[in-house]
Amino acid sequence: MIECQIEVFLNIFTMDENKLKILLLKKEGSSTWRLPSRLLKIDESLEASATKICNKFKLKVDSLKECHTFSAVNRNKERRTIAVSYMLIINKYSLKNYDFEYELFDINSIPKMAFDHGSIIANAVDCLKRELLNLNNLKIIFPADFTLPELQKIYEEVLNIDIDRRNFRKKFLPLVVETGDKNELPTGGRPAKLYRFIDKNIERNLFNVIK
Amino acid sequence: MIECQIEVFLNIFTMDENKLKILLLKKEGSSTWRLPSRLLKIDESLEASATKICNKFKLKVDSLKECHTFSAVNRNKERRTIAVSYMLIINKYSLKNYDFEYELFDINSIPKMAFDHGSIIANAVDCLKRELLNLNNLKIIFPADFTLPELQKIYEEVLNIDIDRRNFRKKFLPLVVETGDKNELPTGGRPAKLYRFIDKNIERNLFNVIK
DNA sequence: TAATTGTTGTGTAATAATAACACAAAGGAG
DNA sequence: CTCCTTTGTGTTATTATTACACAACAATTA
Repeated sequence: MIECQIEVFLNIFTMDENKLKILLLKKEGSSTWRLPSRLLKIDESLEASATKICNKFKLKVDSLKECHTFSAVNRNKERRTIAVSYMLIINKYSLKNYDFEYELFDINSIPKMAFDHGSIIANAVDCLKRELLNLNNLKIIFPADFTLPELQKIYEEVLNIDIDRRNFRKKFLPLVVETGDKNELPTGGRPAKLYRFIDKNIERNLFNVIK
Repeated sequence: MIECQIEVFLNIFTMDENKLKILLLKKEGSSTWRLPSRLLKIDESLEASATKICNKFKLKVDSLKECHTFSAVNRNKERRTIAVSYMLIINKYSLKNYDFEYELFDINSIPKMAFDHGSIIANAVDCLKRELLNLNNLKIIFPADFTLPELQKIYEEVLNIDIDRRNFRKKFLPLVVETGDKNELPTGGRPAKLYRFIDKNIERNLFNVIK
């Protein structure tokens, strides 16, 4: 039986300008950024608490997933504080304006963070990369009207490899359908066709298993 | 700031009689089984607490891994209790005799469990299956002197598929070396050769990624 | 309006991985 | 010595992956 506080952290990931980014907040007058968070109340579960953060930002909780629990004795000098970290994958058009300072940061360029938030993010980014290889999570980031080059860039970033454009298309074309439209935003070259994922659940893994 | 107790649960997995099993305990006079557990102390981290359970059983902590945090408000009627669950993969020869009732149960035949331990196990079994596809964890279960049929059975159980013996061997023979001995334990047929994994870290994934 | 620049879209052939398949060899039990 | 059970082995067909070059499209510039 111990007296402690339990923090819930939310790592909110999205695509922005063809990069994987995370939403961070800054308190007025502070020089460091921090993760959206909340203290667990006695009458709510961790998932309920994380959901309340999502609600505050008006974000769908579909992809909410626990990442890790941080419990180093001295992570808060003032009182014993245990942190449970969650990740949320949202699509690129969900972000609204808020009445506090926030910014999307490239996951490869995280700024100076308060307390141990930096290591919480590092852990969540690892979770994210595992989750993104699951097509169902990719569908959250790309609900509709994505281009194949955008999709390819995600795979290249997550797997940290270069992928041949023709081979990538060969693999993904059976999983998507053209919407008929083209990318309106100029990319400095030929505009890309827009796609959405086909409806049926794609059981076929992008990884091949021995049989 | 809440007053609560934090439980640490340990899901200890091993191979026994060619099956994946979990170590469960039973209190004297109780009709239900339970997971090895411990209450978090104010001056220890969750990992340290889980490690203390391992020490009690004289088990190596190499494979200790957090699975999930359980926080339903009513999971303990008497006081707010949050549970953090860990898994540990050990090799089949590690178990010693203890002064309390314990037993290895097939992960597909879990007995009636105390409280919500059943769902904690279900969650940990999912974690286990993901982890076992990582060769480094298989090496913990099979530190040496395993047979290829044993190894194949693990894959068949985890992936829930039947694998052709010849195709399996084709894939795994490059990753192992014969020890020169044969399985002493009779299996009712031709005794299998014993193998150990080759020393070098096997980076090559058993799953193929697009390039 | 023609040329330039940057990005997207497309097919084929070589190589590698996977899947499907049957019979002989080793040991134990009777 | 025969029967039973399990292990060990090779080849071929199929499928997936890799490597590779040029034309099409739109915006910008000359």
